[in-house]
Amino acid sequence: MRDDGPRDVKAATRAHLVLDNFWPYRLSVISNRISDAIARQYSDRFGLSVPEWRVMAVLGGMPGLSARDVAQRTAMDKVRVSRAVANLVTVGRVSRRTDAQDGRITRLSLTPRGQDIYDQIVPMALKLEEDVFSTLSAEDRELLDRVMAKLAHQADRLGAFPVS
Amino acid sequence: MRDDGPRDVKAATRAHLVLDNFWPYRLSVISNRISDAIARQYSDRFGLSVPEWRVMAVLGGMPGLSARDVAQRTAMDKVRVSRAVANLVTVGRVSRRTDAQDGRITRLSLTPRGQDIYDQIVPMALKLEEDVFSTLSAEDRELLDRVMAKLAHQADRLGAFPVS
DNA sequence: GCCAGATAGTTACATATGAAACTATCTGGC
DNA sequence: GCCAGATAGTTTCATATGTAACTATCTGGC
Repeated sequence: MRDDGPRDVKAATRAHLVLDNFWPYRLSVISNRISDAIARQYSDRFGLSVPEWRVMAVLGGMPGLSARDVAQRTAMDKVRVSRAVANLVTVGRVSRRTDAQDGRITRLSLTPRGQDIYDQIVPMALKLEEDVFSTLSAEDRELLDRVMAKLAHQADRLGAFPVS
Repeated sequence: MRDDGPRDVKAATRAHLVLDNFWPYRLSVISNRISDAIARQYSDRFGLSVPEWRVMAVLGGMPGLSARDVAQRTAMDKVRVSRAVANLVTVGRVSRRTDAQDGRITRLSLTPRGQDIYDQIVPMALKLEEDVFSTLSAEDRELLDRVMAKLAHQADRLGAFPVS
């Protein structure tokens, strides 16, 4: 009996996927763990969501950005940015003023209170980054840098790019 | 005039964080891009959400797992698994039967239709993985493997571990 | 100048999510 | 045997999210 029927032929040639060996999955799990650990810190202490912190993070370094600029630099869509900014304005951590030249644009900045919080979170975040990545040798970091650049490039090529 | 006042002293010593240079952020953005590109494929063609595909992915390799097992192996919480399984059962892609020994446990498997879909998605996913990661040399992959193991370990140490 | 089409940002709606409460079942110590 | 506490899984509820529709403003061609 040489033919076991279609079902078993299929089974015999079946491709398998083991999540634990699947690069995209592993990358996702690790990345989320690290992000969550950092988010927990500023969320616990300052009641900030991830989108809110991202907005503050870019405004801390570049005051006066528009919401659209912030969206680009944080890889978030404009709705998320809009809502995060609305919350931050409500609690007095970000200020908003309409651009003098173009009435559609709002210029965003940290308020002094927002700046205070930024000044407290940045060292925490940098320390956590250091905690996680310091076990890597200089060589490892360099490799990771190259690898991530390559992966970013490949991901873009896939058209994985609806970052409005 | 040697003292510019507290505000400027602070400014002079201010730590800065540039998202584009911040490892956890870069990792997150790249990981999401890759995951989204893959998700788009099976979402478009088979109407599967990420949690649903993850459930099918582990059941394809290990039929008979409990929901709890699935949750562990997919790094999802039990609520997400419960809902994903409920949807998959509704559309006839997964079957559920109560364990003979322990009435609390349900044994999950792919139905023949579910298996068909699994058999179509796996090669697609593996090809996309290949597309993205094939630019890395064998050496790069090996190093990345070590680096990711280290990062996973460090992330765990941080207590980034509420994976119910 | 004026209007069609573009752009910045917000709102509405439908869906996805997680924490906590809940139900059903099991287990170990008595 | 029986019950207090543990475990598997579901449901509830409040919040977060993305798409699409909307408002307000601007711009280039006429």
